Amino acid sequence: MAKMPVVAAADYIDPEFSTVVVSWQKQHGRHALPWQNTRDAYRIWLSEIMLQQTQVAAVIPYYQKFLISFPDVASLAGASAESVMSHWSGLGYYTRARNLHQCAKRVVAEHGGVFPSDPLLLAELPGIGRSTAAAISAFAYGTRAAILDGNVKRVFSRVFGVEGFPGSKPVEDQLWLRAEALLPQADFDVDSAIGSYTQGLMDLGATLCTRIRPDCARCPLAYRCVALATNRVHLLPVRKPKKAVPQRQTSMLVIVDNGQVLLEQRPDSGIWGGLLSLPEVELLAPADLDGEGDRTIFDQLLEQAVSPFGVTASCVRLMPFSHAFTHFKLQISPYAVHLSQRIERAGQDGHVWYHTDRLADAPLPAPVKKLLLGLFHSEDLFGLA
DNA sequence: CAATCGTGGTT
DNA sequence: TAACCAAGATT
Repeated sequence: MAKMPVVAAADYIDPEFSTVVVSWQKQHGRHALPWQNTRDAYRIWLSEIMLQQTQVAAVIPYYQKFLISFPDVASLAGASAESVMSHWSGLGYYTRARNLHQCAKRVVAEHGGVFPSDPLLLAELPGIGRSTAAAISAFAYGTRAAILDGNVKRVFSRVFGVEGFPGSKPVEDQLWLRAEALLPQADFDVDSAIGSYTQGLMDLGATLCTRIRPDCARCPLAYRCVALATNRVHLLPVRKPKKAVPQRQTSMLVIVDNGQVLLEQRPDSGIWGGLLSLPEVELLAPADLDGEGDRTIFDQLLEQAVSPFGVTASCVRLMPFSHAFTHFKLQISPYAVHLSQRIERAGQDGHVWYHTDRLADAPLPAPVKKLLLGLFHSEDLFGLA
């Protein structure tokens, strides 16, 4: 087994690298994204959180809506959790939304409403890791700090011919060393260079050094790209080792009564954490429902789920559909239940009757919102309205 | 530290 | 259709 070469950050110092990136960014990089051309740390922070594991095109409308409702950190800190979750509904990774809200509150309470400029302080706030802290600090305050996101990992892996999966601990450690060493030199005019450098790395990864079909002909680093020189651009970065995605199954109840639908608060941890969703029942596979003997079991489970909220008048099986997550696939079998009588509950144990004409603004998972809007806003296909 | 946590676009 | 994954953080 060959020993890992002992490498210090100093060994990676290479002033030409940042010079090339900065120059290219100023000429050919992106300059009109909604969160650019500002040094408002709040806006930069908001965009960086939204952009975690999420593509630019998906973020833009959410970013715009957020800014209208929450123009500054104080307004976000003062908002209700439900309002924040509603605004985030559909963007995914909902822990980000709850951390965002918590972070806003802490910036107001602990930092006088001003985001710290020190990346180490930023990284202590919820939802802000090492890379995001560096990005915020660089863009908002001109701090010399290194990012290491998916774009940078891809660019570095190719330019330097880095072998090994970039998500693994040893490879990522090595990439962090490079990221620190390749920053514009401290004696440079860092404040003016670090923003272009950081944005340049992101722009290279997003517009030229893409995962597939990279445009090496236009790349300013092509002259020194190890992957290109050795014809391994398509092989780097090394793919994540794949594994089979498990299949899960659930049934959702669309319990409707008097123009309202029953929704259930999900726990903060786990999938769709902190959102409202439909009550779920462990039911039989849809195919099983055609069997005679299963009818009783079905009715029992249905009654058990519905009875706390009312008396079932009818139950109709809706079209089952599938929803794919990153790490598993979920088969959803929805049922529409009408009540002949509703049982009002004072305690409200995490359940709420939601007006069907307000569902568009509800904090729901994307597939659930799609299902419900399809039911209640498309010519009343199921007689539910 | 490997697993967890969404969604929509692309191939 | 199924596979892949994008401006990562958290546990």
